[in-house]
Amino acid sequence: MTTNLNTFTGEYSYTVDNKGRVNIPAKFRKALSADNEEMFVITKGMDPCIWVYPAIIWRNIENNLKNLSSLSAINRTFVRSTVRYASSTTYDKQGRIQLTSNLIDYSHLKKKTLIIGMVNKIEIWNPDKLKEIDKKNIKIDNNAYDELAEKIII
Amino acid sequence: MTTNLNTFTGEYSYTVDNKGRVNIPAKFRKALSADNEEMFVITKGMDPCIWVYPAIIWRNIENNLKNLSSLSAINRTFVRSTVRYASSTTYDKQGRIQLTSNLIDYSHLKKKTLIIGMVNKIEIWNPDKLKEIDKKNIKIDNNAYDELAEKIII
DNA sequence: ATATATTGTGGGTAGTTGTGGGTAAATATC
DNA sequence: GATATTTACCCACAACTACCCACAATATAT
Repeated sequence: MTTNLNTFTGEYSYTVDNKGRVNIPAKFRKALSADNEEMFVITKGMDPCIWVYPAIIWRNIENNLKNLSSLSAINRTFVRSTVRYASSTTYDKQGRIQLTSNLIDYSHLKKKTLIIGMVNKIEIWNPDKLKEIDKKNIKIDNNAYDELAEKIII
Repeated sequence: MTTNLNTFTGEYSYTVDNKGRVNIPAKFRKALSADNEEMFVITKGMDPCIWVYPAIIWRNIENNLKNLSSLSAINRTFVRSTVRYASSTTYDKQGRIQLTSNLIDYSHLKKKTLIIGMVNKIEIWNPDKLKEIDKKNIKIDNNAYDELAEKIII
């Protein structure tokens, strides 16, 4: 069975242990292509969660950032905020990655976590925080949603 | 005569066993094109049921989602809500797929299930739940049907 | 009508996976 | 330079899952 490489879907519940380690779901590890050499890049998400990229996908993002001219203040801010909290980590023999306290604080992680496949990246959430956000998003602009749904037939 | 590949019609009754496995009707397995490698993707339906896609159909959805920039909050919400409950599974030697407890809860599946071909995907229902929904839908707005009639010739 | 193949349902077992903690090396602090 | 703190790597074990086999019921072929 060949799953789509570097593509992640589904939702999994795990715990952050007292050392700040969290498991990468076995399915996600299997979906990771070999040229990543078991390495992820973790960084701040745009929502209050942690984003986890396969290393080679992240490299691609870096290359795109290189092409943004530093003449523009917005570009500089964007590059800075994107790269600033990024760090790469390989998962250990048990399949866990080590989070940084910076990111744990930012995403309000306690013991329980929800790990969500977001196609080309992974999100790590505090389940309660996600519920909050979900509630807000129910009131999201329906027109915008419908527009998207028309582009992508599910 | 060969049936239309990756196209499913008809209604079948099966049971979910105590491990959460359910049979894919033999006819559906035969309709699945070889490049799926016996793999389906299961996810939350928009009704209280489980949607089952042939893997390659789902992969197409994934590829479309990959092109949505995460800079937009709406995009992030849309991607998350679409893939969050999706997971891929191959059917076992006996032709069964393993459901997740998440999806079993969501669709209120007990022992009995109704499996319905929905052309390009498959639905798994709790028969009682479907009856409820059907009752409500009898009162469907006839105008809505008329609108459809303009799009589809049956 | 009988034999054969296919299909649906149940359960056992070995291997995998998730979680905790221990120890030694590396780094930081005093 | 000695001590404290963090980090990296290792092992242990319970819980879960994938895979295998069994068998009854149904469908198909002879």
